[in-house]
Amino acid sequence: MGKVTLKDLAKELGVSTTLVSRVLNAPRREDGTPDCDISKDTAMKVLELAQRLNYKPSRIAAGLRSGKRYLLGVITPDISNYAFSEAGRYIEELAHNDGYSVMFGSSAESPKRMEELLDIFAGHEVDGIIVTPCAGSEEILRKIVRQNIPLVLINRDVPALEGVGRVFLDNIGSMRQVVEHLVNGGYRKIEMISENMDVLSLRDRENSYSKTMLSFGLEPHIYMVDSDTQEAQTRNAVLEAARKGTEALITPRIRLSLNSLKAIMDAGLSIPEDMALFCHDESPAWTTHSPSISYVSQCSDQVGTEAYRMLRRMMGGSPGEQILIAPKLFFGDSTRRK
Amino acid sequence: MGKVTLKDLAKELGVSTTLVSRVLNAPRREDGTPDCDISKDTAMKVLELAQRLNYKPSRIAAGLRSGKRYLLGVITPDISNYAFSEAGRYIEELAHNDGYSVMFGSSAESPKRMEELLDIFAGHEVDGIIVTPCAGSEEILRKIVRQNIPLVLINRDVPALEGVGRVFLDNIGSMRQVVEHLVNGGYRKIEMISENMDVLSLRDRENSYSKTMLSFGLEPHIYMVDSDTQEAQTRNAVLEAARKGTEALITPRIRLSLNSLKAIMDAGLSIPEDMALFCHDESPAWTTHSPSISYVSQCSDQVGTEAYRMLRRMMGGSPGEQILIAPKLFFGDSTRRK
DNA sequence: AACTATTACTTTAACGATTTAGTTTGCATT
DNA sequence: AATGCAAACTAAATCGTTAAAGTAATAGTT
Repeated sequence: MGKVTLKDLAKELGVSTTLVSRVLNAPRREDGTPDCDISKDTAMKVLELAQRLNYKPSRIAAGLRSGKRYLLGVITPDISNYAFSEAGRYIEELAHNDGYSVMFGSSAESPKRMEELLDIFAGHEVDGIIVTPCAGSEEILRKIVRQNIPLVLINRDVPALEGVGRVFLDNIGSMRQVVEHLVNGGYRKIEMISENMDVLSLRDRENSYSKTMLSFGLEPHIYMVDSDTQEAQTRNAVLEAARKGTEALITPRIRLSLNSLKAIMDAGLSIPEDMALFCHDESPAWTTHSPSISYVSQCSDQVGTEAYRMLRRMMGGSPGEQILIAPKLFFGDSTRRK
Repeated sequence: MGKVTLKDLAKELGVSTTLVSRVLNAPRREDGTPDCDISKDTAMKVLELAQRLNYKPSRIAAGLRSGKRYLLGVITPDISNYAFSEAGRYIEELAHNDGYSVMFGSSAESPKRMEELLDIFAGHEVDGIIVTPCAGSEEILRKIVRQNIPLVLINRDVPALEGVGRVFLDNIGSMRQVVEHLVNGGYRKIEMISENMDVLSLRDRENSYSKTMLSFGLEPHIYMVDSDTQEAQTRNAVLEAARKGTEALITPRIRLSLNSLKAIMDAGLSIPEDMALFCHDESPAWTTHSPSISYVSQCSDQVGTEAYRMLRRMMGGSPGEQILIAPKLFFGDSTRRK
C-alpha cells in the first residue's frame, strides 16, 4: 500500500490536483466548509475522500514548491541536561502550537559535530535555528548567518557574531546576588570552584563573583578544574578549601555543583556549618535534599519561550535583539545565616 | 543572496546538473577523488566550486526525488524528563552517526497531541518512529503501522499492537528484586505508593510488587494517588504510612519518588530508620542525597540504543521484536539492612 | 575497416505538492 | 445577439534534486 497522493484523490474524483490542493489548503468558514472558489458540493467530497483514504500531504513536496518548511532546528550541548531539555520542551510546545516541527541535535561540546548538525539543518532548509554555542563555533555560526537563516543564541554568547538574536540569563546579576546573600548571611571566606571551559557565561559568573567580593573588601579565590578530569579535581578542591577553613563555596555550573556536593558529603562535612554551598543551575534534586540547597535557576522555561518568540520575530524580518532574563534565586538551608 | 543550487554550480562550470549531482554523491576513493564515471579533472572542479560557494544540497528536494528521507521521529511524554531525554540523546547520537536526523516531540500524555505529532512526522515522511505511548494512543499508533512506517515502542507497551518493535525495562523483574532486597534487609511492612495512570508498566510494577510480597507470605498494600493532585495525596499517603508503622516504601515512578522523598523529609522522618525508601527511576540526585537513595535505573542509555538498532533493522525490512532490558538496581543507604 | 567497449558526459522524466495563468460555462446586462 | 463577469474549474510550470536512458567521442579488438 503506497502513500496516498493528491493525484490519487484527484483521479478518484475525476478532478484536477489543483482543485484538491485548493480545497485542502483553504481556510475553513464557521460552518466548516472551505473558503475558496470551489463549489461546496465538490469541496465536501474532496474533504470526505481525503479523510477516508487517510491522506496526509507530503510536507516535503509542499515545502519544496512553496518554500515554506515549518521546521525549526535546536542544538544544545546535550539534550539530556535538564536546563537544555527544559528549554527544548518549551520551544517544541510553542512551535507545535504554531504548526512548526522541531529537529533537535546535541553538539556534545564539539564544534565539528555542531557544524555537521548545522549543515544538515541548513540542508533541511529549516526556517530558523536556536543554538547554545559550544567553544570554537564562531565561524560555523557565522556561516549560518550568511545563509540568512534566522539564528538565536541561548545560554551562551559569542560576542563577535552579528545579526543574531540572544537570550541569556543575567549571569552577572545572579552571581552578584549570590555573593551578597552569603555576605549578608555572615560568611566571609567565600570561594568558587570553576571550570576551564571556553564559555563566556562561565567567565561572566567568575568575574561577577570576584568583582562583588572585592566590592565588599573580600579576597576572591577560584579553584580552576579541567573539564575532563573534573570529578577528581573537584574533590581535591573541596578538601583543600575545607583545610583552609573556607566558609562558603560557590559552584557556577551544574556538574561542578553535583560533584562538589558529593565531595562535601563524602568528606563528612556538614552543610552549612562546616561549609555553605550555593549552586548555579537548577536541579530537581536541590529542594528535596537535606539540607535544601541554595541555587540559581537558569529559568529555562523563560529562556526557551523568549528564544522561540525572538526567532519567530526574526523569521518575520525583525533584526535580532538581546534579552537578559532576570535570575531567580532560591535560598535554601545550605546557605542559612550564620 | 539566494541559496546555491545544483543548477548554479552546473551553469558556472558549463556542465549538466546530473554530472554535478553524480560527483557530489559519489563515494570517495582513498585519494579523496569521487568514485564515478566522471573525469577526475572535472570532478575536482565540481568539488572545489561546491566548497567555494558553500553549496549545501537541499535534502528536501533530494528526498522528494530519491525517496530517502534520512529522518527519524521520536515522541516522548516529556523531553525534559531525564529518562526520556537521556534515551533521546542516545538515539540522536547513533542516528547522527548514520546520517539520520531526528525530530522530537512531546505528547504531554495527550493522545490528541500525539496524533498531531504523528501526522506531522508522517507528513515529513520520516523513515521510522520511536514512541513512548501515552494512554489512549492505541488507534493512533495503529494508523502509523498501517502506513508501513517502522515503529518502535519504548518504556511502555500497548499489547494489542501488532507489527511494532518493543524495548522495555523488565519491570516485573525489577520490582521482584526490590522487594527481595527489602525482605532480605529485614523489612516486613513494605508498602507502595502508586498512581492511577493508565500505563501498563505501572501495572506491571504494582503486580510484581504484590506477587512477590505474597510469595514471602507478606501482605501487600498500595496507596493509589491521582495524577493531577499527586503532590498533596502523596504527602497524605506518606503520613498515613508513618502512622501505621510502615517500615519501607516503594515508589514506582520518578515523580512519586521525588514527592515521597520530599514528604518524608518534611515530616522529619529519618531514612531508613523511620522509613526505608526504594525508588523506581533514576535521578542524578539519588546518589548525592544523604542518605543515598536506593533506586532502579531505567537504563535509558540501553533503551535508547536498543530502540534505535531495532528501528534500523525494521527499516531494513526485519519484523519487530521485543527486547527486555535487565534492570540495574542501586542499593543505597535508604534501604540499609535493619 | 568495421565493430564493440569504454569513458565522459547529457537529456528527459520523474518526485508530490503549489502557483500562475488560463479556460469554460452560465447568467445577467444592454 | 453580443458583451461582460463571476463561479468553478484545469493545464502547465515550477521547486531542487536524482534516476533512467541515451549519445558522442575515443580507444581497443579482430
